[in-house]
Amino acid sequence: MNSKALPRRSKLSDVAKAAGVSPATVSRVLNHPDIVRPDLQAKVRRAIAELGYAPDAMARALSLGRSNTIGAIIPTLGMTIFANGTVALQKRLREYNYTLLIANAEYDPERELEEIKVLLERGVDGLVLVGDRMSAEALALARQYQVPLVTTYVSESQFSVPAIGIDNAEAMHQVLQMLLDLGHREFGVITVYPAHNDRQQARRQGVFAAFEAADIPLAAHRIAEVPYSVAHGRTAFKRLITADPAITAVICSSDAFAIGALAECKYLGLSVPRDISITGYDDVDISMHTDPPLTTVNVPAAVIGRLAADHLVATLNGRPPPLTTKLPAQIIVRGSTAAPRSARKS
Amino acid sequence: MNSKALPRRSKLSDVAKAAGVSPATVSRVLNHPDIVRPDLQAKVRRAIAELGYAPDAMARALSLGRSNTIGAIIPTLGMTIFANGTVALQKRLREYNYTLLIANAEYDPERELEEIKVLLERGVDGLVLVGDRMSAEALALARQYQVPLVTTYVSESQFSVPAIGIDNAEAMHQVLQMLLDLGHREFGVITVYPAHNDRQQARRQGVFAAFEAADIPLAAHRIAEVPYSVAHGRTAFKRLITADPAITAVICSSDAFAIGALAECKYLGLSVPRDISITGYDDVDISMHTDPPLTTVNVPAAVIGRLAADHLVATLNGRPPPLTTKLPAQIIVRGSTAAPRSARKS
DNA sequence: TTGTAGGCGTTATCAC
DNA sequence: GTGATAACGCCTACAA
Repeated sequence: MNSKALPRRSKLSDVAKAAGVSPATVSRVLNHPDIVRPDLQAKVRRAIAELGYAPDAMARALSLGRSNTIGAIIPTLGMTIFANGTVALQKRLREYNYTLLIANAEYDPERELEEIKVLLERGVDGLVLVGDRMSAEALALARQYQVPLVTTYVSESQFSVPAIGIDNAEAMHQVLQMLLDLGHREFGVITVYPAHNDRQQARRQGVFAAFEAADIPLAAHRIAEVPYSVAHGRTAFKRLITADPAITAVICSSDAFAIGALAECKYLGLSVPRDISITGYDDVDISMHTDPPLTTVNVPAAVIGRLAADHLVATLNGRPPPLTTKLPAQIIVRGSTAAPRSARKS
Repeated sequence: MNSKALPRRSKLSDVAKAAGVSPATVSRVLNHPDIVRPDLQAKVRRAIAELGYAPDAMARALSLGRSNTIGAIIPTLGMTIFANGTVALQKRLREYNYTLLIANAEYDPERELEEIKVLLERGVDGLVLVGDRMSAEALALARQYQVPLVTTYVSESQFSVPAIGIDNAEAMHQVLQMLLDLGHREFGVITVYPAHNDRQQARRQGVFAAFEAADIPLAAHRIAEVPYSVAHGRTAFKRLITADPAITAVICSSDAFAIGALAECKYLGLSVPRDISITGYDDVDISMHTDPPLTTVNVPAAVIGRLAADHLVATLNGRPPPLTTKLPAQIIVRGSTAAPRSARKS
């Protein structure tokens, strides 16, 4: 196949020839330097440098049966939280000498399965998923390939897949409790349209569970479920507040919604937090610079990413860590929440 | 628990055995279906389905000498503009039956080179870079591996690497011209601290060139160069406006800076655009929801991603496209710019 | 300690 | 049209 005589990429045997040793020795210099004589080693390394040799990772993987590669399927790259988590994941994997392959599913389960398939065929040694809604088919595939899995950003998964994440429900409970403590009783909720998004789903269920526990009724018209975007958050807020002006606090399942709500408040002439309190979820970097700064929930994405790397590598080394790791979520109280007017008046 | 031994991942020869044909035939069914008898084909496909066979991409790549894989090195995943471009790139590559491997360099040239190396060793068929500052070493590597390159988000590159992007300088020129037309004469500029970021560098040089062309002096104390972040934009703005209250318009080389500036305006009690005009660059999704909505420059990231895919695939098929593609940048005029007070008064 | 040889799973080049 | 066979580049028993 190599019909052309262009400066061919040099391979291990070329190095061997140049150094006057056997291919096996070169391989050993690369993989088990401790068992080869120093002088030979020097010769080999010189030859490697001169030829600019770099091993063919695919051939290596084929021979070894593993690729030192981990795949991650991210729902979207457009969210800083996933971006941060992915960065941390990659950084840590690099420390373990693993390479991260990132695939993007665009919140489409079909594409997610497709990406998993591709990653598996490409020989990843492990897979990082996001959320709880993995398809049975994906699990079957992973089992067939005997590839360890870990899912992130949720603290429990249906199919007993190891999970690393925060307890969304608990976080939502804290948010509600804080608002209750401030004196709020009339709430609105903006969550994402549930399709294919279980983290948001968990947050949503978390709010409802929290409301139930607190014995606060939550009428249907006080719930808005819309696609994820600032613009949708804005229109949802308008709908909510128009339908029921009695609402004094709006809980959003993401900062994007909250930022949209803030924008609409400004437009409607509502003062935050004087007329209404608003909470977000994610603590994206602009949230501290909104007007007013947003009260929100911080998700330790970097920690999650790092732990996911630790988990997978440990598993691959035969030291399986605990099945689930639940991280504490932290409420960041800023300027978008305060006691409701009624409470202040009385 | 493990009552049943895990079924070994079946390979091509297993399928062959099950179907009662030779491995070669199975391979042909997969790659050249048109030259194998229909009945045999049916038998083979059935066996494939029954065994749940999936080809080993690495073995395939080793044999073929190419992997149908493209690598992209992104400076950071935390910017929506790159996220969008990457998504578009991946989508288009998928149409061509290529897989995208994403690596993240965190704006660190050393890590960038490292990632390029890893990607190359893993056998990518092509590489997508971002910006103009590729290291000579990276280029040498790519040449050695004989892997085509394309760089994005800049419209020209120093080393005659094919480039697909917008003309940052021209865009900045347009921004300045628009402000001049509104009557502004006293400008401030916030750009990123130049290290390792040539796109911002191009924008920066673009402003200065534009100022020169317009014969407007720009004193040193009216220029702030800070690391990329909303917070730095905010402090930079404060420094600028404190040092020289005569400034009527501040040009920011990114929306992040502009959003920070907006926040500081609010804090200082400055009204935008009445007291001061502010422009951004990127048109991130929140920019239309700031108060006031931000006048900014839209970078067609999705188009860039798509074209990068087209370019690489065409090159790999022996049809090299034009060396550089220059896309028009579009100024999005929103509420953060208006005529300066002085102009209105007179 | 170093070299030889066989195999990892797939594809392409030959004969048949 | 189909089946053996030799690569592809590397690693690791095993032998020396």
